[in-house]
Amino acid sequence: MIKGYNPEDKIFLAVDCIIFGFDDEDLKVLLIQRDFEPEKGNWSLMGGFLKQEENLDDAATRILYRLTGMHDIYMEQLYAFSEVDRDPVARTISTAYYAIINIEKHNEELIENYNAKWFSLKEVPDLIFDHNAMLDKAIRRLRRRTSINPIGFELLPEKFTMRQLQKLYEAILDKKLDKRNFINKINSMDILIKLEEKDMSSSTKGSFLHTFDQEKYDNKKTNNFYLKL
Amino acid sequence: MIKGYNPEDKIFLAVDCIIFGFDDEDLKVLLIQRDFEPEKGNWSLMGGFLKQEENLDDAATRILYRLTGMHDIYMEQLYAFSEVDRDPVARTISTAYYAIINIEKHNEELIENYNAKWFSLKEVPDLIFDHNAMLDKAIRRLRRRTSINPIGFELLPEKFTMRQLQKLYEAILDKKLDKRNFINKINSMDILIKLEEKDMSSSTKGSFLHTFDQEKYDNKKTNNFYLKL
DNA sequence: GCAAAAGTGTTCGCGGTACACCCATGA
DNA sequence: TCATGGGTGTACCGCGAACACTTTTGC
Repeated sequence: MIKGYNPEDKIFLAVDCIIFGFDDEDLKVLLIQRDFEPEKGNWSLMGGFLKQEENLDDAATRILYRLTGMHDIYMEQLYAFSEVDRDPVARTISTAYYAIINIEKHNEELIENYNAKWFSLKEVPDLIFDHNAMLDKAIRRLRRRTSINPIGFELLPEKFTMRQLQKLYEAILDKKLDKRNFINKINSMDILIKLEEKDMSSSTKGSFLHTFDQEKYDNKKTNNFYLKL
Repeated sequence: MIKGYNPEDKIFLAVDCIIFGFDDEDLKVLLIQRDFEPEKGNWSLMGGFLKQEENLDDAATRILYRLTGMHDIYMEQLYAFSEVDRDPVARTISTAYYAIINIEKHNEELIENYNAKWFSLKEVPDLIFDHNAMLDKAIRRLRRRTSINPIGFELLPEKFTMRQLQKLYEAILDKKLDKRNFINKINSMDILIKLEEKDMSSSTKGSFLHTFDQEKYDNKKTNNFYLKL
């Protein structure tokens, strides 16, 4: 035995992912229907076990890819859940990650394979184990995070209207925002480019599309700012 | 084998604690000198392995007690560090916790047993493994947290002067604050009780001692506020 | 011509910040 | 009497919040 290293009994190491998406109306979370016992048929976060040769970020990336078919997903470690009896089958510690994706870009086929479904935050069912607690914590973190980093944008398509952006923030923060104040604040962040192009689907008048100034955006993503909404 | 549960090779689970204290001048961190290989004699955070019958919070509490002799320490899970080769001896995932304690209350004897020592944040040596990264993350978290919850007070003795409190916040935030503005903001939080008593040690005139209104304090601790300093 | 969404500026109040002088006391 | 730290109030500015009307165009 190595001095100082006293292995305890087996503890399993899992990673569970809270995957957020946005559909122009609601903030949604992607859940899968568990296809094995215990709790077979019940809703759950997408998860998996940590492999010997990967770190937790790697595992989360792998799990996200398996369900969405997407790479380069914005993702952040949330918290390690470790109650002794959180998983009735075996002692398992799960490190939760939350991810935010552009809902249009995921792979529909994979989602069907996993019996996965998008749920509005207000309609999330009872989940297995402590997954509801994970989700709650993820929502709170996401809210705080969007006030410091412009990560909310990851949820939108490449070109989007100001109204879409506003609805997104309203969905994340779960409150109504004033149209004029919102636009002023976003503009003061100076990371958007207004395009000539209009989106005509939402109204007769049409609404200008915007996109990111990638360079300025990357800057803000590292050098925090404060966006009070 | 249980369906869905594929045990991987052994991965050790550790908890490391970043312990902050304050000595009226500097914010300090408690480090121990490692007494076994590898890295014997080098400085390290206090840590230990997770036991089968406890969760991570329990383990952190136990580890904190072992070094300080203190119960009821303010403590928060920070992050799970999981790089495959972070510990050269064996694959180990360490969940870091940070704790803040009243530096006067810890048990000197225990600290000597562990060859532990308080280091000012500016004089922290190279630590083993990824412990410097853990410390950095803890400092950043502590800074953010003190803007939202009045946890900074945990670092002070029961009775303290406004100047002590100000110096504490200056140490945490690593910047000078204006005396009058600071007092106004703290008073607007409405959680302190000004005592009749004065502390005569710091000046000829003496300076009024304060203490917490425990009830109001507990309130604020749960219902976040924002303290802009 | 009307319905439906887009776009656009101004005013008000509060909170943050900057700033300087007198006080009490022990040495 | 002087040196040291303690205690106190005000004025300005900028940011956040509230708020309403005009424009465009398809039906």
